[in-house]
Amino acid sequence: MTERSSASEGVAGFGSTAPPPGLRIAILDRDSGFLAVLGKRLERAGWEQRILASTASPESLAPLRLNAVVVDLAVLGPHGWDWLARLCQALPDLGVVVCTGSSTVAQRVRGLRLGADDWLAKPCHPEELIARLEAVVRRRRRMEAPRHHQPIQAGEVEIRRDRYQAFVAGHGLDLTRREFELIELLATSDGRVLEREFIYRRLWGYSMVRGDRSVDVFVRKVRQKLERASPGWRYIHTHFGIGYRFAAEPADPREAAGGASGPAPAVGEPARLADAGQKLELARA
Amino acid sequence: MTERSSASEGVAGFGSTAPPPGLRIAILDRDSGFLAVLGKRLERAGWEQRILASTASPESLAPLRLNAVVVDLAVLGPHGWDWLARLCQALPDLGVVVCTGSSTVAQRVRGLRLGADDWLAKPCHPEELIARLEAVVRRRRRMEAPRHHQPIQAGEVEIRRDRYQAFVAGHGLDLTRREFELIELLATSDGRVLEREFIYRRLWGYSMVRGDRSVDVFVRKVRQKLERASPGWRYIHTHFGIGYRFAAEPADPREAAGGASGPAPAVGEPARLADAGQKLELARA
DNA sequence: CCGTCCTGTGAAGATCCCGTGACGCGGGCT
DNA sequence: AGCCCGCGTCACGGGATCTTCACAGGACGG
Repeated sequence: MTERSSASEGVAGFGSTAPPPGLRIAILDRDSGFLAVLGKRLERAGWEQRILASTASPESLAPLRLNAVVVDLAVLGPHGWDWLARLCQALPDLGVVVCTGSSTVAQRVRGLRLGADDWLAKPCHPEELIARLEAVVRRRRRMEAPRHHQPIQAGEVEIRRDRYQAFVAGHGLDLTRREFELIELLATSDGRVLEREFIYRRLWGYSMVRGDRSVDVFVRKVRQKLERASPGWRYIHTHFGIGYRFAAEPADPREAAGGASGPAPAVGEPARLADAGQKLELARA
Repeated sequence: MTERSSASEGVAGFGSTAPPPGLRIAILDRDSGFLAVLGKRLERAGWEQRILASTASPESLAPLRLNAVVVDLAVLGPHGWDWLARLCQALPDLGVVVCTGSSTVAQRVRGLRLGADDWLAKPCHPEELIARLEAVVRRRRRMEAPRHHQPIQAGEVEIRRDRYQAFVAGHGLDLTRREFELIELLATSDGRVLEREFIYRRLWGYSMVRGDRSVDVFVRKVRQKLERASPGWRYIHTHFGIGYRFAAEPADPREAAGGASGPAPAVGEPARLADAGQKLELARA
């Protein structure tokens, strides 16, 4: 009942096979032969690909949630440098490989300094381009590798990736796509404090502008739904001036009275994740 | 003797505030001319460099705490591939750039697949190698951010960067952001005396105006919280007219000496602190 | 021993940050 | 086309945090 068919649509066929988490690549080029060969090879590797129009703005790539981009600067003409700079600034986590015709050292250095991760001269062998793309996104994959697709249990809540939904006692929380992505990101971070900027980059895909409160708003929405479904537990903790941390902790109002040196409600299982919120103990004198 | 880093990294718009300190690079090559030119250029950029013998084993690089390595596979002869594979496996966080003579596509692909981050053909322009090194390190840094920085242990206190918090016996100290930044800076400086001006610049990002007592106030706050959570230890020591120094020391030496079985300050010693990665130089105005 | 400078301390005011409710926009579905 | 829903923005208010100030105790130099 709480399932949203529309929400899961965009990510449906993504994690079908466990070992290789398919990567998303976009290519901005004009050479149809190159595109054909590369496309076939990418498909064989199980990567999702997308051909970009030469008019695509760097900012428009954000919603595509790409892992890497291959771009021929020549296609962009004189605006290429500006395009590249804007791309690397707006999407700092994106892998950028420039694959273009002849170039000077100065040009290559300029491109790399602007934020490109690699620069390959055309004509190039598709296999080498693939290998360089892999090298560019390698670290990211390694970091995301430990993400098992198994459900996450914390306190009373169960987060199931396969359903794109969180449950409490079998009852769905009715989380929207972004809300789920947020709670999933927080929950898989194993109790670490995530900075707003980091959260924003992961969920929105591009740099956060100062004053943007989107993360806060979604944290509130998730908190509301968690509170409604699982009162008596606190899950998302605010770290003032930094960001948020996920840890299932029983809400124990008695703590507020203070005095006791050893609070430690110790509710069993959450003890691992929860390190007893620093907010509760240590009342000020 | 001023702060290194200078303006070497033009990587603006980078979320993190702290400018990257000097990088550590090692080079495994035999071409003396190449080494000389590259060395001069690296020095100008403020990077620490080190020439490796061709007999250096991949594992022996670990204690050097390098950011990246430049290697000419030709120097290693037939063992080059194995060497590269072992290096990339042993130090997955190390940036590896192969810079070698003519090569085939298959060789380049093989090298990249083994874990190399980039492959550059010799002869190459030093500037391009530098730019590619920067790109590799930049990419590595990006992914490093959310990593588990290993915690710092000193006396009874444990400083966890992933939580922006310090703990004593599992209990958080409830440090605010600035307080944490201060204790972290002091603790990672491992026993060195840090001038107020230096501390201020690192935490506030700009020069301190004369008469500003902010550093003192925050030192007091951190001391209070440390004292409350870990009485019996002194952590932050004042150096009159200079600044502060962090070192975990038992509060009362006589107590420690008298009670054989008592507190048993079998301290892990601040020795463990030494691994605190980047060196923080003592800078003066 | 004394004057001067430096640091420790407490508190008050200023500042910044976060939680919250409401609103408008745009896309998908009926 | 009209409606519903998810999403991003805005303004407001309450707190948490930071900065500043004044005073007191201690250190240093002569």
